[in-house]
Amino acid sequence: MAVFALIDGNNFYASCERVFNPSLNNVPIVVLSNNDGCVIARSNEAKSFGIKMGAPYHEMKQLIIDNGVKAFSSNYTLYGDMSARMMETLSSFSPDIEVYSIDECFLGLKGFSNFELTSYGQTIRQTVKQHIGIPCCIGIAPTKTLAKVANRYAKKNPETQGVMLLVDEDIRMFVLQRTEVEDIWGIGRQYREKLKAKNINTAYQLSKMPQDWAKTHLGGVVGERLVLELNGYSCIDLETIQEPKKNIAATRAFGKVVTEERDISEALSYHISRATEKLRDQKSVAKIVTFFFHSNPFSKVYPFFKVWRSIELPTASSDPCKFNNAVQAMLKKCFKQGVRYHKCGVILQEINPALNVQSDLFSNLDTDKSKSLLATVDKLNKRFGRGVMKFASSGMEKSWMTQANLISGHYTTNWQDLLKVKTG
DNA sequence: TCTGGGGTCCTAGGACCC
DNA sequence: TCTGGGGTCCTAGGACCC
Repeated sequence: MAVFALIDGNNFYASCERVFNPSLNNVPIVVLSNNDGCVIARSNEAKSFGIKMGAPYHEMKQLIIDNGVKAFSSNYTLYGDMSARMMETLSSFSPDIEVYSIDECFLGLKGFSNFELTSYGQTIRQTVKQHIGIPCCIGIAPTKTLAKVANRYAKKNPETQGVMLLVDEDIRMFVLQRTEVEDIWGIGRQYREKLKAKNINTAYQLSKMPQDWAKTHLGGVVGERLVLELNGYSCIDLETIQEPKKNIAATRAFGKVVTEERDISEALSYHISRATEKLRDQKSVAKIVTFFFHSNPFSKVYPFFKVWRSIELPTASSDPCKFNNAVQAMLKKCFKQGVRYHKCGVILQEINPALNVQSDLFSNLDTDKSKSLLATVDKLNKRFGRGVMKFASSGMEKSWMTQANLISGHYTTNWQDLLKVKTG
C-alpha cells in the first residue's frame, strides 16, 4: 500500500515574518499580495478577527487598524529562500519527495508500521520547527487526496498535535464525515455549489457517490479519480521529478494609473526580461510570446479596455531582445490613447528544451555571442541581486513599478538585512 | 484612491482528412 | 422525412490549485 505524507507550513508567509521578528509572536499579522492589493496570508489571530483570505486590503483596513494587526507587503525573496530550506530538511526524511508548492510537499513513506508513522510525523514536525523555525502540520494517508484531508484535520484539531494518520477504515469514515465537501482538494467554488444543490455536503457523502456520477458531474476523469482517492484507491502518483514549465508568465499591476505608451513599453520590456530569465533557468526556449495591457476591470467609472496579442518568432529563442523587438513593434500598432491602464504582462508559450531547436532557412538561431552575453547577465544578477544588469528599454525611473510599502527585510539573502545580535 | 500572480489539466466542438 | 463513419488536431474556455 502506498503511503503519502503531506507536510504544510502553517500560515507560511506570516510564519516567515515571525521567524526574523519574534516580537510578532502572538501578535496578529497579515501578508499582502503584490501592489499591497489583497490579504494573502493571515496568522491565526488575524483569522479570528474575520479578516478574509483574498479580500482587498482597502476593505479590510479598518478591521486591521481596529485590532492592531500588523500588515506586510509580500517578500517573495524571503519566502522562497525559507521554502528551499524547509524542503531540504524535509528531503532528509524520505528519498521520495514532491515539492507541491512554496509551503507544501508530499513525501512517499513506505515500510513504516502505523504506530511508527505517527511518531515519525512528530519527528519531522519538530525537526522543521527546530531547523527552520516554521510550524507545520502533517497528514498521512494511502492517497494524496486523503493526505490533504488528514493535514487539514490536523490543523483544525490541536489534540492531534499537528499529525493526523488516516489509514484505519473507521478513522477514515469518521474524518470524512467531519470534512466539508468544499474543503476537499479539487472541489472549488463551482463544484461546491453543484454539490450543495444536490445535498452533498460532506466528504463522506461524496465518497459514496458512484464513479459514473462523478465522471459526468465533476469534470470527467478528474472527478472519477477524486472519488476513488477518497475511498483509499491511489490514482494520483507522487511526482518526484520537476517537469519544466509549459508556460511562463510575468505580469504585474502598475503601482499607479498609467496612460503613456512609453510606460507600457518599459513595463513590457521589463516583464520580458523577467520571463526569459525564468526560461533560461530551466534551459528552455519559447516560440510564442503573448502580451497584454488593460484598464482596471473593477472600475465602475470607466469601461474595461484590453489589448491581447500573440506573436510567433521564426525560431524558438530565449533571447529577450528578440521577444522585445517583436512586442514593441506590435505595441506601436495597437496602443490606444486616452485609457487609464492598470496592468500589463507577457506569457511565453510553446516551450521546449533549448537543445532541440530547429534552424530555419535564414538561420535565426540564437548566436553564441548573445548566449554568452545573457549567461553573464544571469550570473551577475544571481550574484549581486536582480536588476544589477538590465535592459535600458525597461526604463530607469519606473514610475509604473508595483508598490510594496510595508516590506520587511531580505533577512536571508542580503548582508545589509542580516539580523544583529546584541550582547552585553 | 485602493481588488495578486503564476500555474495545470480536461473537455467540447470545429476543422479537416480519408 | 431520411444525408457515413472514423479518426486527428487544434483552440477556447472552464475548472481547479497555491
